[in-house]
Amino acid sequence: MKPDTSTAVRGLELLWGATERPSRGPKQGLTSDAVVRAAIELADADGLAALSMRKVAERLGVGAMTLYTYVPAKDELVALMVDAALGERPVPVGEGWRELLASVARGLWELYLRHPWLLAASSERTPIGPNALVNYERELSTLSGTGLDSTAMVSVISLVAGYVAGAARSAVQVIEEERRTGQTREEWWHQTSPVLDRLIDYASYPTVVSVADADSHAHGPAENFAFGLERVLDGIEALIATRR
Amino acid sequence: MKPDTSTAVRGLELLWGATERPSRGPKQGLTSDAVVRAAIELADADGLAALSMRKVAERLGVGAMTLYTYVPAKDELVALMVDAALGERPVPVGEGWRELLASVARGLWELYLRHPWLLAASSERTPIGPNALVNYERELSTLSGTGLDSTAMVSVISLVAGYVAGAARSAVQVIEEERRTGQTREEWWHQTSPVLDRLIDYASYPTVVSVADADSHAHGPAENFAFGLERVLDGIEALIATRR
DNA sequence: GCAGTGTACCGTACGACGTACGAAGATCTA
DNA sequence: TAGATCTTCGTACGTCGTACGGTACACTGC
Repeated sequence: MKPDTSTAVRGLELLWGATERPSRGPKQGLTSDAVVRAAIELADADGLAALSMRKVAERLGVGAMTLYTYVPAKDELVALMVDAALGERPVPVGEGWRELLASVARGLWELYLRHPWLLAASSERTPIGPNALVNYERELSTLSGTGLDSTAMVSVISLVAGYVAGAARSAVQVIEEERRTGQTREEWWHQTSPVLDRLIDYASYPTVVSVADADSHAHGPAENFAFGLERVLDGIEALIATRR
Repeated sequence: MKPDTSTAVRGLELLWGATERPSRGPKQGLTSDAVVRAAIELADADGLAALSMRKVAERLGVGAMTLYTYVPAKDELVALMVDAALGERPVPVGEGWRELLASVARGLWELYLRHPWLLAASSERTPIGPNALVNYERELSTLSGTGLDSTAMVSVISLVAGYVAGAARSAVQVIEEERRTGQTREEWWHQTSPVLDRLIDYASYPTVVSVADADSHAHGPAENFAFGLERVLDGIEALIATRR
């Protein structure tokens, strides 16, 4: 039941760069970084579910079991991938908490769009690595001087991060579905609507129908994200106003 | 590359209750509903990742391949599970859009806590079933009379749903980690902090450390959820105020 | 300089997974 | 009643993560 703790410890040491090259044995032909990079490229191309140790090995031109001399297990590889991707986040820029927090949110949103597999990986509890921690430091620092106490600061950052992940999920689901099926949303609808027309009594859902009829004016993913972010920031602003 | 469309169509027909008992052949020993219920019980107990057709079959006392006479494939089984679980959501109650929307959010939050596997399943694009559609109708209806146009209504519901899912994910991650490792968070920290102390220079993260030192006052998951929901609702309220 | 030790590489094999396929038996229809 | 249809499920296949151990490489300490 309990995972092997030596695997977890070794994973943490890898994350934090605390491993050293062995002094004996054959020279290594790869590095952990190279393994992580290859895995990220594969996940970017095919998603996390399609990532396998055999595929990473093939991409690097080695045998699958070779990878285990660089990372202790697949879970640890994913944790390393997550932290490596988080290293791509820009430093937040702007004047005042609102602009800074918006910058945080946009950086995270863009990261998710670049690496959609992060959303699947983030569903698992991964150990915190150096990039994740420096990001967290930057995020919390956007709220310095707002009058919020520690608990509220943590909760606000959690709210924003949760919101961004949710919005990114919605956006990514559409993209992934199209990739998986090879059909655009319009093609899917064209194929499926006759079936749904047969199955669903649309008269039972008047508000849904009314909204769907207006769907030609719908926001794209980026607009949806921006809309929701403004709402979230408005809500936080109302909170901060009560603390000053 | 393209999934088998007959599987998808059959899945939709199952979702919407449009399948009929065959008139020939042996009497069925099970029903699709029974298969879905068994799968939900297993997912509730062990999570979605641990759900397999073999385990469902074992639970029902049949061979694994028997299940395929009831559901076309595992993906379709998961879609049926999702819609069945969504059938547990209560009708929103309250006076005015804010109370109604808060009720929507709480119902969804409680559902995720009862069936944490929903979060993993919701990451995949599942076809929409009758319970999902009636829920969507109810959600949209909470915003009737607010002056929001269709696009804004859709975006607001998406915001709230995305927020709830994000908050639930955070809460569930802690629970799942404890179940997976058999360790409470305190036990994990007790075991791991010596390793982290060795690896991490905490002085580089002053805001994180300051916040972590105050962590004894931290919110639990339910308080975190309620806090964030108020912020989200405040933000929506600011929006609605501009439309009236 | 060499024996002993530690490590890289990786083939093989195992258990687990989803599900294609087809044999055997049950039940209905014309 | 023969033929068609359907249920059940064993077998097998390809894929997955990784345990295990054999072979070769490279360092350490005597």
